[in-house]
Amino acid sequence: MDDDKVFKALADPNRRMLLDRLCERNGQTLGQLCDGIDMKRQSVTQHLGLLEQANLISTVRRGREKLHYINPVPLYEVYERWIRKFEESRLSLLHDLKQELEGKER
Amino acid sequence: MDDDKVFKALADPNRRMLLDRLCERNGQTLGQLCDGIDMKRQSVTQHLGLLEQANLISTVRRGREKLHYINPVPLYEVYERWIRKFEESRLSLLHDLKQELEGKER
DNA sequence: CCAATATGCAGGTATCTTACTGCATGTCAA
DNA sequence: TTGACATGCAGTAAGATACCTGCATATTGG
Repeated sequence: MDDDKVFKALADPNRRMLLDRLCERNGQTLGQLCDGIDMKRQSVTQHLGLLEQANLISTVRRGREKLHYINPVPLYEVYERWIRKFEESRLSLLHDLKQELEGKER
Repeated sequence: MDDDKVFKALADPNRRMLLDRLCERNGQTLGQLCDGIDMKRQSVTQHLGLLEQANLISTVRRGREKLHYINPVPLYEVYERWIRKFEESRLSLLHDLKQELEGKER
């Protein structure tokens, strides 16, 4: 997995919105994803392209349509690599901070 | 929490590296964080500033030094809001995709 | 106090990002 | 086949980002 592409893909609110909409209803076409959005189709295409490069979505051609599906695997890997790591050390980190501050007072 | 700031802060590899180093040893000064990095101190300051705005780190002044501590809370909120959501629907998403493809064949 | 150290702030520039317009290609249905 | 529809691709301008240099400020130890 390319960490960087995943994080960069998630860094844009429009792209997160697209993921949200796909989570509501999976397998939407480009046209459907453009509905009710204040953005040109071509821009949406660009965003979807970045999401696909980050492997956050997969696409399937069906005739002249292109269906978009979420792929949650990279998100899980981000969780494993980043979130869980810091989560586990939460208590000890706060403990460090407390010690440091107390050390200063003495 | 400001979703956007957190994601944007995590979108840069240098900032993720800084978080990593703080995870190794919490409470480092700016100078320590600059050690062994091919980047000017002022650039590191900028990155740390973004991380602090995203509430991913907290700082404490101690005399002329500034100590940096990780704050894992926003990461956990990102997990709650983003990762878990997609993780839960993983199986059903693949199921949708399968059905869609089968539907096409008929 | 003074020199060394640690950090802050201003600004400049090259690059990346985002959204756009315009046109091209491919597919369906009558 | 042809017109309508769905998407692809190229080029561009405005804005954001990342890194730098140069100088200013604040703290410590002797």
